This record gives sequence, C-alpha cells and structure tokens, in this order.
Amino acid sequence: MSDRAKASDYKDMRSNFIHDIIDEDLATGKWTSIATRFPPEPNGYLHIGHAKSICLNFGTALKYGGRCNLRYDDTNPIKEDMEFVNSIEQDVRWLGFDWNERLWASDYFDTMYEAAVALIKQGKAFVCNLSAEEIKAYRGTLTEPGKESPYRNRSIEENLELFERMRAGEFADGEVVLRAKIDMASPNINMRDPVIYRVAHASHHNTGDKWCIYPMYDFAHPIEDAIEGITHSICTLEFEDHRPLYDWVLQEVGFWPNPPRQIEFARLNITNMLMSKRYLKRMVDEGVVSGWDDPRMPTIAGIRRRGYTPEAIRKFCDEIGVAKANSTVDIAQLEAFVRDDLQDRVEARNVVTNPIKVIITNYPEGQMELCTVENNRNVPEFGEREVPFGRELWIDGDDFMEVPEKKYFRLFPGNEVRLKGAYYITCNEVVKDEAGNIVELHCTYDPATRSGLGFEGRKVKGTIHFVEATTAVKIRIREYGYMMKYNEAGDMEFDPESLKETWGYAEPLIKQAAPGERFQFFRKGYYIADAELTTDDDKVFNSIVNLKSSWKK
RNA sequence: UGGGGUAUCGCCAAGCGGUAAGGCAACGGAUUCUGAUUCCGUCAUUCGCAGGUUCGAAUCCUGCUACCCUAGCCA
Repeated sequence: MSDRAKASDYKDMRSNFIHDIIDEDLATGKWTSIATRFPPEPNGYLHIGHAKSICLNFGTALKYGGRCNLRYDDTNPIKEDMEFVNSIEQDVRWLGFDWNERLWASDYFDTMYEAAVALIKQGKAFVCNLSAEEIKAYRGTLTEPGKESPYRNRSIEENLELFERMRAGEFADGEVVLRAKIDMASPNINMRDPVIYRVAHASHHNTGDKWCIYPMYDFAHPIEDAIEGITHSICTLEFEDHRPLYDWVLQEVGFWPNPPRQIEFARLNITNMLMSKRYLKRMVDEGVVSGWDDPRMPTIAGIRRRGYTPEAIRKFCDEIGVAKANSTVDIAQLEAFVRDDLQDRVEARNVVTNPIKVIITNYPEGQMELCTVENNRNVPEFGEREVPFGRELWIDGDDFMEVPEKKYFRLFPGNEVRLKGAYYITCNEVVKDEAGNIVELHCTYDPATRSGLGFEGRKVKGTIHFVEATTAVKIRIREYGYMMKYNEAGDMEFDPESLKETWGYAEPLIKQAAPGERFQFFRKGYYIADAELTTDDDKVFNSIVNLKSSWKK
C-alpha cells in the first residue's frame, strides 16, 4: 500500500452491508454513481474513531468510482472553532485521502431558510414561544405521549411573519424557536415537533453576523446531503432514531426528487482508548496531556506523533469491518497492523535500557574496532552499518539474569552468548557494590568467533545486542501507554502510568536521527524520534509498539 | 414502562436454506547472529436461549433473554 489511498486498494476491499445496499442501488438503477461525505463538526481534533468513518466514506467512494466530500457541519457557531479546521484537513490528507470538494454546511443557510419557509407555507412548521423547559415538559417521556404546544396552530401568515422577525433579530436567544409540526404522540421522540431553528446571536466564522438563527442538525443535515447530491449518507448508530426525521425533512421540503439515504454503522471502540471528544478536550484543557497531539491521545494527530503509519491505520480500518453490532476492538489488533507495516520500512538501531556495564577482560584497553550489522534483515537494500566494539560495553538489563530461570538463554554467569555482529562472550564474574547491586559484568570474548569469520566450533543459544560504552549516546525514551486503563469495576479511567520515561544508551549513529524518523530498537520494539524534542545532546524517542517475546520475565 | 437497534471462537468479523471464511490473540513445531520476521500446524459438530417449519436452518417462523441507543433550543 502506498502513502495515498488508491482506488485499487478499495476495488477489492471486503464488502460490508453498506456496500450491499450500494450494489443493489446500482443494480436497480436507483443511482448510476454514488456520493458520500465525511461531515465533521469543527469542535475538536479527529480521533481514530473518525478514521474508521473516513476510511469507510472515502474508501467507498474510491471503490465505486464515486465522490466523497469533506463537509464541515458548522451549524452551531457557539461550539465551533476554526482552530480545528486545519487539523481536520491535515489529518484526512495524512490518512491518504483527497476530498472531491471541501464544503461548509453554513454555505447552505439560504437554502435551509427557504426550506423552512416552504415548510411553514405548507403548515408543516410553526414558531413556538415555549421556553426550553416548557418544551421539555410538553415533550412527554419515553412512555407517555407529549402535549401539543399552544402555539402549534398559529396561522401560516403569523408563522411566516414571526419566522421573518426571528431572522431579523427581534427575539433574544431562547425566546422562540421554529418547530416542525409532526406528531406529539409519536413513539419516536424525535418526531414530537422537533425544533429545527433556534435563535443564537452569535457571530459565525463563515457567515459573520448575517444570521442570528441557525438550523438544528436534524433539519440541516439531510438538506446538506441533498444539496451535494450525496447518495448514501453514512453515520453512526445513535442516529438511527433520527432517520425518520431525516426522511421527513427531505420528503416535506420536497426540493429533491431523489433524496439521499441515511445508513448507520457501529462506531469504533478500542480497548484502553477513550473516544469521547468531551473527555479528550478536558484532558487538553486541564493540561493532563501536552495537547491534542500528545502521543497518548487517540487523536489522529496523537497516533501520528506516536509513529503509526496511515497505511497501517487504513488496513486496520478495512480489517475490523463495518457492522451494526456494538463492539470493542482489542488494541492488539491495531498494533499488529502497525508492527506489520513498520517491519519492512524501518532500520534497526542498537539501544539498551536498564543498562548493565560489561567489561571484556581479555580485550586490550584503548582498542576499538567496527563491526558490521544489517540495517534490516528483511530488507537487504537497506544495507549495513558499522557499530563500534571495545573493552567496555553496555548491554540491556533484560539480557542478563544472575540466576537464570529455566529456558532463559541470554547472558548469565558461566553462559556464552553471541554479541550481535561481534563476538561470543562468556560471563565469568558479577561485580557488585556493598549494597549488592550489580556494578558490572566481567566477561571474556573469543576472537575466533568474530561475526563474518564463519566460526562453526560451537553454537550458542542466545544473541544479544550491545552498545560500546565510550561512544554511546544517552537517550531518553518515553514509553507511551494508551492513557486509559480499566479499573476493578471494568470502567475506563485515566492511567497515570501511561507515560513512563526511561534512559538508555544507543549506538553513535542515533545522533543522525531525523525528527519523526522511525527505528526498530533491537528487541525493544519500534520507536520514533520525537519530532519536537530531538536535539543532538538529548535524543528523545517515543516507543510505539513492543515486539512480542515468548520469554517473559 | 414506549420506540429503535444488536446478539456467530477470548476480541473483531464473513455468512443471506445446503451442511461455520478471514484477521487479532493463544498454543505447538521448523528455520533464524533480533526469543523479531518468515514458515508450517492446532484453535466453533456449533451460531444468545427454547420451541417449530424443512430431506436439510446461523440463515425461515414463534416465544423468551441480554445488551446498546433514545426524553439538547449539541452533532
């Protein structure tokens, strides 16, 4: 898969129930081509849940050779902020998709106004003076029908005049609303004379102060879709109950002979990832995270900084499928795609954490040599590099056990292992301080076993990596968790342990790491050089995915 | 207590009357100078439950049960 999503990626994409609907619409001739849209409200950053919707909408358009628009659902000026527009566009592009058109729902305010007037003229909408509390009380409950508003039977002329005065700014916020006249006894609460226009004396980023009345989602959305010629309006499950209203608006406004069809699917949930914009916003506002792009955040910007690739995310979204059953995908599924994608596109570097000093007692003091290692064993084209080897080395804390457990075949007293790209070494002595902490390991090496010499004398079971001590670069590693964890009650809560910071040593070549560059750290997973914090003296790496290991401490 | 949805392996998910795909996870085993990768192999006589129709049902019918959504002048 390339950086950009291509039609060929989606032509053979596994079909889902939405594609079945489209296939039928195409077969029956209801539509000759299709159009979808991705309609975010610019009130926050996009997260991985949106990625599923983006892949579905843009991917479906690609699959069928149709169109997909990016449309901002900006019908509520008091909640929206243009700060988010740039991030949304950047994120959609980064994921590899290009929109057919970029549009604003607010550009259709004139049409929506006309549609409302048309409704009033048919006696299908009325201006209501009930307060918000009264409307709520009149609405009834889930089991009891509502009561009709006393303003429900105003004359068409009066409604027309009142609505015009609403637009003219003669009413204060909340004083009056325009309601659709449907059925206060409907078992579907959305059909109990829903509010379709409210008064809000707020300046809109796009329309400025032209309007002081704004359409509600239920009224605006179907019109937006119809204006753009959207054929299949894909949204999440919670809008299922709104579909009758969606259809009602299109039917009663009557401007569009072949209206779009709303189809709902289950939104994405991932273990340990909380996908609530409200909660994420709180994290940002309270400074719990560094921002919307903090690598612990489930935002597209966050996982991008974490090192995930768009290709991996797209494959993930394709693989998890689209259905109507609520579900929670295991984070391991996402990580598997990231690992798989990074496997063949990233170079390896030697890095040790919880370092243990190793002295090669039979290696001459002051001497140094270079050993050749592959940059990526799976990709020969990545070539080789040279790493220094000398008398003093650092090895990874995980690669030594003073008292080995059974089946441990890395370094322990008396055992011989291969140093990746270098020699066999044998641990002879464990040097400790008074407190009993390991200070260093005294080992001997066998010159005959140098890598590349074809030594066949004896085999060792373990190969470990190392960093030469005098040339080592100290690095900082942030082992990002997923911000959330499950408590005893099974609910997700903030995980204060989600940001662990550790120090380690890396081979000198790490100094050349470019911001954002990804590496595989031997036996330590995949890491990305922090895009902002990397300096020559203080390399910061964010860990992204750990490798699997069948040996567990 | 109304209405709308959904129930297939630990987690996703195909299946649409003809005898349970695939991915993740897990577990064996082979190769490996990364216990990675790769590679083979195992992993639902059973599809929320109970009946019924049928030669034949995860798929049709009936009745239950569980869970999700829904009473914003948010989207």
